Amino acid sequence: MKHIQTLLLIEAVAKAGSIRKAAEDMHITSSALNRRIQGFEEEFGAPIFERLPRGVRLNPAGELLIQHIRSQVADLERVRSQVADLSGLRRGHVRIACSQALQPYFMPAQIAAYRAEHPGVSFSVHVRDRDEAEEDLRAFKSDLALVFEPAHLGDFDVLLSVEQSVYAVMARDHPLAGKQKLRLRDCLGYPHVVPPQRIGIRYLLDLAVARMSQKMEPIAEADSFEFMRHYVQHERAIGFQFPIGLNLENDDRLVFRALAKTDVAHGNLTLMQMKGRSLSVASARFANQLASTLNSLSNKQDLSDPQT
Amino acid sequence: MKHIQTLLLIEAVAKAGSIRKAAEDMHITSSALNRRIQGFEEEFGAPIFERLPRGVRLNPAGELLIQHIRSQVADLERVRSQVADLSGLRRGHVRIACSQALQPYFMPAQIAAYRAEHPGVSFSVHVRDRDEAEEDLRAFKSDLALVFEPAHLGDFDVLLSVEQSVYAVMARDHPLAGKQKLRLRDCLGYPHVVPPQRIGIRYLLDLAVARMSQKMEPIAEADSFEFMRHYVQHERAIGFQFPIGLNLENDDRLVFRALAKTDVAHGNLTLMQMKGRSLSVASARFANQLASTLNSLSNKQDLSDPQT
DNA sequence: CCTTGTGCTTCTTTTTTTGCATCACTCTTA
DNA sequence: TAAGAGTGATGCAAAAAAAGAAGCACAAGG
Repeated sequence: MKHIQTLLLIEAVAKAGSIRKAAEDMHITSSALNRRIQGFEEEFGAPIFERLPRGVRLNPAGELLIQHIRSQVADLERVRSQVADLSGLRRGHVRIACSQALQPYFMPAQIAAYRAEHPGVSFSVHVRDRDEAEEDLRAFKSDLALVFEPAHLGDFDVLLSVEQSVYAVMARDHPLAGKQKLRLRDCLGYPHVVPPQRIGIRYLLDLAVARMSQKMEPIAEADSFEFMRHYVQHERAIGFQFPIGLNLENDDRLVFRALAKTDVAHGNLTLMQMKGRSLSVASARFANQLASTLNSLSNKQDLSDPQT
Repeated sequence: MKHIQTLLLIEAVAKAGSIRKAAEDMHITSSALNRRIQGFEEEFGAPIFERLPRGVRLNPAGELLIQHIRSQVADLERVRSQVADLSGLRRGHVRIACSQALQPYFMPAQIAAYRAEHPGVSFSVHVRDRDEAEEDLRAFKSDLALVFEPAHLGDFDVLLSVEQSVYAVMARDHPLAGKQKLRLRDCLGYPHVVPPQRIGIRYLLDLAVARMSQKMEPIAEADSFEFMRHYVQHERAIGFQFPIGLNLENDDRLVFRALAKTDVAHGNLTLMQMKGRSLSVASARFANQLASTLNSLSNKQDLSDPQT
């Protein structure tokens, strides 16, 4: 798209922090790029970058403009997707930012199911904690975000939000594996592995522990659930995870026990998009599929989980 | 703005219905314009216009695209307004579509009040009935719309909605001028002047009459409230208007009487914008001013009008 | 005090766009 | 039925715009 080339160049400069670096990235000479930016600033009526001794940086006006640019590029992509859709071919690309917990089971299954019906649609999956996911939406780097306990809901449209209780994860031979009803204080009596603070489940655990006399004393803090899953098989430790990230029925090495809502608040798994933005056909349909899957998942849990 | 030149040309062609006519409007030759469009269609990946023997017309893909173009142009204008705003100068332009009833008193007073504080802001006021106003918003020809009884709220964001009762308008020497409490059936017993069906107040009257045994038999149907105001001074006829279009306290020739809500439903005066669109600084502030004025107006009425 | 990296400028070359004339076609009208 | 007036498309040469190459001035860091 030629008419948007200058805008993309501006974005590249903003990202590189230097005209010369951006020129190299975009495979043109710095003099050409420099002139385009000067030309744009002139017809725009205001400078976009502040010139520093070591390069350039967006000024406030530039920040406003870059937001416009990203939104326009994304919207043009939406139009092209809709056009492709009405001409018959179900093509498109979906970019989704989602929590780590969804990587092993949920997202692969969902994407496979969607692609079974629409083979022309491709996906980008970005593993992001809740803050990063929101940042991705704001910068139009993702179309959708599916994360636990999002922080700043104001800037986004919430397409769906379902509750997930926190589960304790342990080896089959763990002393607590026999107990059907598990309390958080029982878990904290054993060595435990928790994620860092930016992860949603840790946020819920911190809230819960703050009301208790016991303290959290993790033997390991890891931002990989994969690490946690494997670690609890070495030492008799306890980890924590949402059920959507677990193979609840068919795991032959681990045992999972839900913690009561009275002990640890449920997590809100939330599907969001940038406020007011129109999604491409593929993204909108995929969002619908996610929503209906999560809804029926949530209903099933309610039935089988009388604690809720 | 050079980078949207092609987009503006496309819009011009869509409007003119012919490449040659549009070329003349935009002061270029038809061959140049023709090739720009062909070039755009090629990189866009699909035709935008269908070629007819007498010219061109947007195809469905083109309709999608033109909507994107208009939104992009409007959004760029918003960015420039915000940039102008943060660089100190309070400049800008506000385009508002509004009902005829607001022309004599309300809008002039509001705009004057706003310009007293922000002299750099200019205005375009478009008199539109409710359907036309919505069309203006959709085509990004107006930033705001303030109309009675809008029809399709789905596509718009409602910033505010206040009720206005319907008033009967008559000369001071009209037989009904003495009655404090006026019923609709009394009015219909006298010659009456009503607006055509596309006007909100007529819609309310039609609804009311449909529940009655009496029928509406207007001696004149006029789309100008100005006509109505003057006509009722010639013959002893009755007109109808919302109070916001009347000089309730200081009119020495006419008498106004509110009709009870039980007779005629109140009209909803609604301030709207295009769904999800960000307004320019000037438009957003003016919308805020309108909202607060209308709110206090509505509260005042509630106090003085126990029928509500 | 030199080196390195920056944005910017000038001059020349290359690429893109435009204008003109013309073609092929359709519908209207005499 | 034939002429005329409208349409979009196209080939070619001229004009305009953009890009490339080289170098300048400036500031920071060793």
